[in-house]
Amino acid sequence: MGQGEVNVTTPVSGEMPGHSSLKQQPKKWPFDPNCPVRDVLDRIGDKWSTLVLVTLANGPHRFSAVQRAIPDISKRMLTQTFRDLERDGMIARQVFPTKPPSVEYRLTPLGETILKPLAALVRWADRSHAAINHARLAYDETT
Amino acid sequence: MGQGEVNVTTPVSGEMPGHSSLKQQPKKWPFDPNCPVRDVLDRIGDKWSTLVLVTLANGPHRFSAVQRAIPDISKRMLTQTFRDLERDGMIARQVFPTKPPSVEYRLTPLGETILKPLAALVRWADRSHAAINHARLAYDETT
DNA sequence: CAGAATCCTATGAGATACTG
DNA sequence: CAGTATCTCATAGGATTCTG
Repeated sequence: MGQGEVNVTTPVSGEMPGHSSLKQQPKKWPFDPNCPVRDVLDRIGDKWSTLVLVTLANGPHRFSAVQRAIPDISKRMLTQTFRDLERDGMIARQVFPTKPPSVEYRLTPLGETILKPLAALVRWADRSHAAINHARLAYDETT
Repeated sequence: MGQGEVNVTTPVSGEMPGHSSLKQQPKKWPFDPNCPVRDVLDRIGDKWSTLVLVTLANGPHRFSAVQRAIPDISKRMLTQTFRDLERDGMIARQVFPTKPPSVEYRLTPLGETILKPLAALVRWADRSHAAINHARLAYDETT
């Protein structure tokens, strides 16, 4: 998830524009590698974005405040996560030109819209982690 | 996300068991690195798990069927994703001892429970990808 | 067909030091 | 304080080959 650029794993090999596929996908959706949903999902899937988003759900935070809230993130990763989220329009950055500079990050309206689906997933994780741990133990025993 | 083992980034440095913290978290939850929710979220965050889960939501699939549904996954990664999901109790594996062996994967009851929160997120991604792309273009221009 | 075994590279991400 | 710049290492993950 570097600086940007595309993400195409498969160069969309075949599919000349000419025989525009009369019966291409009979049933559901075999996932297109450059499907926009996958593109977006990959982002929430990274190690830190969701943590940052949930932190900012409690209101604007300064750089160091977020770092305190997520103790094991490095400055390097926090900076990059902020940039990626800002690029995606999920958070906004505001600089206060004080003596030691101070920067505040806050959710944008778009960013706020992800909180509900995200919270649903967090609740699921919270309800399920016991069952998952149990399954893991059982699995590891039989192996 | 190798074979297992722990994932502790920070060794939970301080916090001797003795002064059991009278005022430890004044407000919300500064994220504990080995919080179970994070552990679970990290898994759904990997590149392939969610795709596999959503594929199996349409019913049991064989190995090669899933591979056709997700064209750009390698056998290596598909095998590993299957194993991780099985270990977590999200999917079940059933072997049919036919001449060329055939293996079917299906969601467990636990695995089914993640579909709703997951679908909510997919719907969010679907509704938002246009706004996100727009934000990215705007961002890249001013940079 | 459904994997297991190897090999190899791209990159995610920590640690550290420097700067306006 | 809020970053940027390097260096470095671990590992996610692709390509290829082999097997029951």
